[in-house]
Amino acid sequence: MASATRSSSLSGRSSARVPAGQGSRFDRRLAKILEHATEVFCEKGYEGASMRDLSRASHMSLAGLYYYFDSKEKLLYLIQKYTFSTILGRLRERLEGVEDPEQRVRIFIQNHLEYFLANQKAVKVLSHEDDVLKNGYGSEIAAIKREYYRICLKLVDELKGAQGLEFSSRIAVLSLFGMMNWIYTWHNPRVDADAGELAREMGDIFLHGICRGRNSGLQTKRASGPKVRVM
Amino acid sequence: MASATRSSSLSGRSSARVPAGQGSRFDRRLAKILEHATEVFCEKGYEGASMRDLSRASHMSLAGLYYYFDSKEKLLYLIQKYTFSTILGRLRERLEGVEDPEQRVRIFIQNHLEYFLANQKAVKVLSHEDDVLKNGYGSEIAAIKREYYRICLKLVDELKGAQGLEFSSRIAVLSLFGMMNWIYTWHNPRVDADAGELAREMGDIFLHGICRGRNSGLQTKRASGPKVRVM
DNA sequence: ATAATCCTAGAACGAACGTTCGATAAGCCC
DNA sequence: GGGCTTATCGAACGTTCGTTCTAGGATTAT
Repeated sequence: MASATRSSSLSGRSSARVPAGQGSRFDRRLAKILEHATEVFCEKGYEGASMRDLSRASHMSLAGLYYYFDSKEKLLYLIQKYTFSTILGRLRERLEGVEDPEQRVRIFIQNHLEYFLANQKAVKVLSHEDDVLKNGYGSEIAAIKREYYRICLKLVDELKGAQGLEFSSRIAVLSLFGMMNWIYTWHNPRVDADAGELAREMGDIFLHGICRGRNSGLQTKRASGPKVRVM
Repeated sequence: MASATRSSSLSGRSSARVPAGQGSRFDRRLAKILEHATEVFCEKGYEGASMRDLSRASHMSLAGLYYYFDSKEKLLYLIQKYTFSTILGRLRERLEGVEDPEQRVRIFIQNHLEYFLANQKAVKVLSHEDDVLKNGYGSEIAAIKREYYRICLKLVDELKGAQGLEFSSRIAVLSLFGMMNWIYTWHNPRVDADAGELAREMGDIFLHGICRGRNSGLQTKRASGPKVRVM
């Protein structure tokens, strides 16, 4: 009967971060369950993970889980919302006071990758279970996502304006997201660089990619030349 | 008892493309089922799609399906293998005879995007259900995937050598894959450009990105400067 | 001490799951 | 026309699914 409508910070209106060390006992317990659930969803996928898997991972009975949330779908919603809100919150903090357009784009990339690598599992659940949430839950997450995209688009547009560049912002931004989000499929902490280094490298590729240099020895726009068969 | 061990071209040794218009009756029928299944997997995900969903989509009874393949997992395997083999085959065809390193990279991008947009659903199943296949099936698909990656890496390395560039090939290639593969999450044929145009734009971003121009007005390597908080 | 509230678990619910069985036509060889 | 093989089906198998019911131990308030 209770079930997550009562919580003050995790499932309630507040979007502040809940570092799993404060809040009521209920909140703390729920946060722990969310952590475990994130891990299981990450490993087996949302549909592939059963409530019994979650109960095992949380060291709690099947029925006990339902005291903290009222459906599997709502659990996914809570995970996604919490994760996304945190990324967005941190980004806003960091952008504050920084004026230089290039710097702002680099901050975006840095913030994104840093969170992605520090919370790889949560982020995989966010990316991979993108469209399983239905109706109300789904559209709320989609709205946050759209807001996040809009911010990135604005940053890129500002850089474009400041440097007088010409390119499709939409494709540029979506390509950037592609680069960054794809990381969850390949990043291996034992082999690959850390977030800072990756942010620099991807930032370089992206920023130089948009700023068309003319001394790079490239034959620009030859892709649809005679040698490439188009089907 | 029969079940897909018998087929000549789809599940057999041949990796040639099967345009669903030739081959035995069995092969043609199976190809049709694969098409329908691809659509359902794309919409509901592998775990989310039930055999009953597939039987409805294929206009065939539940039991009838099992005449053509012997498990849901094998069905996914067939879809992934066929899709991937086709991309790889076309790529090899197109690379033949082309020498210029930049051109070869552009061909790779063009080939990839063209197939992605023409077979968006199949490709989503390929990307999205990446790690659900277990043991034998999984490792076979993984091997094809590795081979594909290896080819791209070689192309980029050749370009790198030809132009005397300095960057991490691994990160560059994986970023490129990210850009391209992410498309399935956002591309809208009514709004976005076609494969040729996208290949040109992404090719430009990627190629200019790895060829560090010095006249782009960028302040390179400032990301880890004083203004960016690293956690 | 007693009442109220919080928290947890065992057992069960009906529904849906992937898969198999046995039967049944239809088409072909001899 | 009898005996294969091919192709399809309805019905059922045993299992697992998400969820709920009920009851009782633990904790807190009075």
